[in-house]
Amino acid sequence: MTNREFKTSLYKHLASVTKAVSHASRLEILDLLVQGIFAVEYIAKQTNLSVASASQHLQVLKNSGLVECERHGKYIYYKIAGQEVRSTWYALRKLAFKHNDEIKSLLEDFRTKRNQLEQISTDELHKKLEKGEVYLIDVRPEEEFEAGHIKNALSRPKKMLEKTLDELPKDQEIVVYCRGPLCLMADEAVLYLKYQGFKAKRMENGFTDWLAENKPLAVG
Amino acid sequence: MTNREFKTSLYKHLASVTKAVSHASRLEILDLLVQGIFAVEYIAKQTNLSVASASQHLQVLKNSGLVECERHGKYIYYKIAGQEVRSTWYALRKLAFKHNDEIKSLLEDFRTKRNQLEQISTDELHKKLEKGEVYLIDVRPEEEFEAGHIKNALSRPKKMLEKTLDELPKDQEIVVYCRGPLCLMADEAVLYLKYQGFKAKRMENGFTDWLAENKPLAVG
DNA sequence: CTAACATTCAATATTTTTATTGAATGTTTT
DNA sequence: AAAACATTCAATAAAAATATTGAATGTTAG
Repeated sequence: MTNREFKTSLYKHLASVTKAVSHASRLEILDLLVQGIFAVEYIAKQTNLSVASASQHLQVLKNSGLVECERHGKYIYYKIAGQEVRSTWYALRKLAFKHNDEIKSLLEDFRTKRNQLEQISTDELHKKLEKGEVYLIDVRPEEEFEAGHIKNALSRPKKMLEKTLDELPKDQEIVVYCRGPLCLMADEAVLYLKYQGFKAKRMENGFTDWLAENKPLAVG
Repeated sequence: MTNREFKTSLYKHLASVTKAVSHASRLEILDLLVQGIFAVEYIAKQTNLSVASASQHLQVLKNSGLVECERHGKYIYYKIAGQEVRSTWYALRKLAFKHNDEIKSLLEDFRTKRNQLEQISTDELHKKLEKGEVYLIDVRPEEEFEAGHIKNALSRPKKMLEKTLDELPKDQEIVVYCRGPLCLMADEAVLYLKYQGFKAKRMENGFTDWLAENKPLAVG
């Protein structure tokens, strides 16, 4: 094998990995799988895809080595192949947010809206949680809460939150979190809670960052 | 704009960034640009592409925000848009090396060959260089040496090295380096030098890592 | 000003990817 | 064993990306 052949072959295989993440739907799937381990049907629903279509995209991700799957009963659960997938996805996202003009302008009014909401950093939240000073709400879908959540958080997906409003403390500080920087669920919940007269903030970065920082978790 | 529209639009733009690196030739270009700033013709030559083809690929990279260009006289020089591009490329490479089976097996016999060559770490080399104990050779093409090289290195591209063999010290330790983990130039040079009776080693990782570690450089 | 040169643009045939549909596979439940 | 269900497979039409060619643009040198 000549040097040129070696190179061509190597870059071709590398491209099979990058090709796997070169489609909007597959990026969205990956951004979900960074949150936990999920079955095909759930992934399809969350990403607005047909099951067949989600399955095909998942095959592509699997063949490139980015995700793995395991069967439990009739369900097949997919997950990222390792921490490197998460860190690469973060690096990529950071890069795109910084250097791609369309993304920058798309995020702009999204950010200005969000900046009007009070935020609390993961570190500060961590301290307050240890002192029991905070009422912490996870607004992600129940399945994602079950796959893993911040220790001491309460699961209150949108609809459930609205139904159980009277259980919330009127005078204590309420902190809400969702998936991460691309997720809008916490913003909506905070706006809603403030409108209803609660003292609500959002956690600065979502669950993804809590995961990345190895802070205390709970499952199930 | 609904949440779904926002998401769809965002992931689509993110995919335009990942699409940009989803082609073998563009990855090879990027791997080169991580080394320095080069004109189109040079990039085309190094990557075995026609100038028109290289130019088109460069446009794709530019439009996604990954690279930038500037004109100097009749030449147009391309470079990566920022450090994030380098770190993302490293993360991606590391990921692929770890999780993609085809790449792993492709690298295997490449590695066993390389492992038979003595190596010196960047840190150790750095120390020895400060004490002047080492004769350091850069085997990359002259253009790349000029765009930036390790301080105190001598430029000896393959052909030049062969012509100036008698200038090399027979008893001093010679260290050779090239671009990085995907580059074969240093391996070849070390094999050649050892065959000619010199005490030669290769630097463990190439120039890319030296760059990433912010060790002493020189230009021109 | 003209010739030479580096790069990009434009057009298009070819190749690759994608979406969609319904059938096939494998598992659990009854 | 049959029904119900989750997922994958297979086929193919539609859409997107790519390679190739030669012309166009912009710059320098004579």
